[in-house]
Amino acid sequence: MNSSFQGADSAPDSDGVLDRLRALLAELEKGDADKRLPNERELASRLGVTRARLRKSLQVLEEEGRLWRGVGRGTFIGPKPSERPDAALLASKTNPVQVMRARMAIEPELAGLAAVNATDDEIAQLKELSRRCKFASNWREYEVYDALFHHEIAVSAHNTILLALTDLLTQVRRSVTWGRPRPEGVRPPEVHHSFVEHDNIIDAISHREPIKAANAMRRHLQTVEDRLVGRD
Amino acid sequence: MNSSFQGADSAPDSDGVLDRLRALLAELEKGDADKRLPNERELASRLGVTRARLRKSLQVLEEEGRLWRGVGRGTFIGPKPSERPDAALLASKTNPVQVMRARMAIEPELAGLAAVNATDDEIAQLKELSRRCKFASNWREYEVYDALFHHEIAVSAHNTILLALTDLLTQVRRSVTWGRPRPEGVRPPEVHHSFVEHDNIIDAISHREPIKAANAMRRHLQTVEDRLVGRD
DNA sequence: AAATAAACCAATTCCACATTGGTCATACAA
DNA sequence: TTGTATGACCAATGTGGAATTGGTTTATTT
Repeated sequence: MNSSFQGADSAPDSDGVLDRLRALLAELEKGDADKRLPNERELASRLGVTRARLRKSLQVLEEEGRLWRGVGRGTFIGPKPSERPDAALLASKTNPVQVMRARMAIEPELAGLAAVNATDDEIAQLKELSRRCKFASNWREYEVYDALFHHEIAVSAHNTILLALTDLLTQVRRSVTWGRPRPEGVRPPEVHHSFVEHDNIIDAISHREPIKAANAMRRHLQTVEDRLVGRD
Repeated sequence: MNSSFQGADSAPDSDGVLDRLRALLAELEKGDADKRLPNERELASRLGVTRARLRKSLQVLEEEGRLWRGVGRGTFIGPKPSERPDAALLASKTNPVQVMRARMAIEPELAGLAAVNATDDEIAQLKELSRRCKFASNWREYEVYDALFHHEIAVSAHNTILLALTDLLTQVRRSVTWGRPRPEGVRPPEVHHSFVEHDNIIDAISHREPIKAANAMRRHLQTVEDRLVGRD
């Protein structure tokens, strides 16, 4: 806990810089002020040491997770906040199977929650979106309404976090074209497996049966995945 | 589908603006060029109509989801991309129960995947983190390593998407202080429920038993939730 | 050699200004 | 009066250059 303890290979804290920094951190952590430290040049001169010395101590504290530094940003107290997820970037690091795993984990839960929390208006909206899927005049339009359908279920679940997660997922899917492209100008068939599956989900939700809703969603995602992998 | 269809309350497309815009959209959608339209002032003068007229047609197309507009940004083809999630903002719109629901949906799945995909190095890392949880000298340190433990499980699952989702979740939890603050300078007890639960998870993973791992994670999260709600 | 000082680099912020969709008020025409 | 055109104004966003900042290298000094 005390800087008098020295790692086997690290230099001794001859000037007490580490200690003084720890004191400064403890000071700033108490106050609810901003968690930003002065920049290295000023801090070094203020402590009367060279920048190189200061940086050694800062590195120690950073490895301890008590502060983090960023080029062009500054030095801040606390662990480094992870960056906000970027759909396009995520899509480039992933594959359809992983995304389906994620959907399989989240969306059945959402369907179950929707069966409990959905308002009548939301259920009506779900039916309307399902209808528009059926009457879509081309695949592009179908996919728009299908995405809206799944989004509306997430809304109906009334769980902000899960809603944000599914939106991120659809954004990832939208930022790349996985699977074979659907022919332009061709209508979805009269009987598409998704139609009856969507209706099953809606039925379970409108009858307030969470387990059934979750299972219906699971089956729907399963057939989607089968089609994606090429088993249709 | 044609603009000759007129909503009951909407104005007629006397100048054919809507039709000409639809044609322009169809044109731009084919080419792989940028999906940006000229700004309203220029587009209006180019079509020889007033800006107000143009905006009426643009509103129709926006409601159809064929384009979206943003102040200071411009007008673009396609549905409006949802914004990147911001942890702090999300935290202000949620509550601990919703977050636990989300963790309950994701983390058991992750534990199961980790049981299949984790490397030996990752399992060793998990054991190390669990050890550090036990020997933490205060609650703050414990929570750091606990977060790292759950993060490492997500890494071991080798699913980029689910990893991103859980990181977002922990970021949300970190950006607010839910529950009662832990007393400063107090060690976690010798026997904390998390210790044995962490070990159960690690055992299942290292023995490559996905179902057991998922269930162990479920039980762990359940006790965490119980403590959060105040049932410990 | 080792420590110090200074210069340099690249990522980021900051600030002033232009751009852009959204809104409102006035003038004008039917 | 009613509706439309015109223009001004607003707030959010983009843009580009200068300043800031952590990271790295080089030269100098001890």
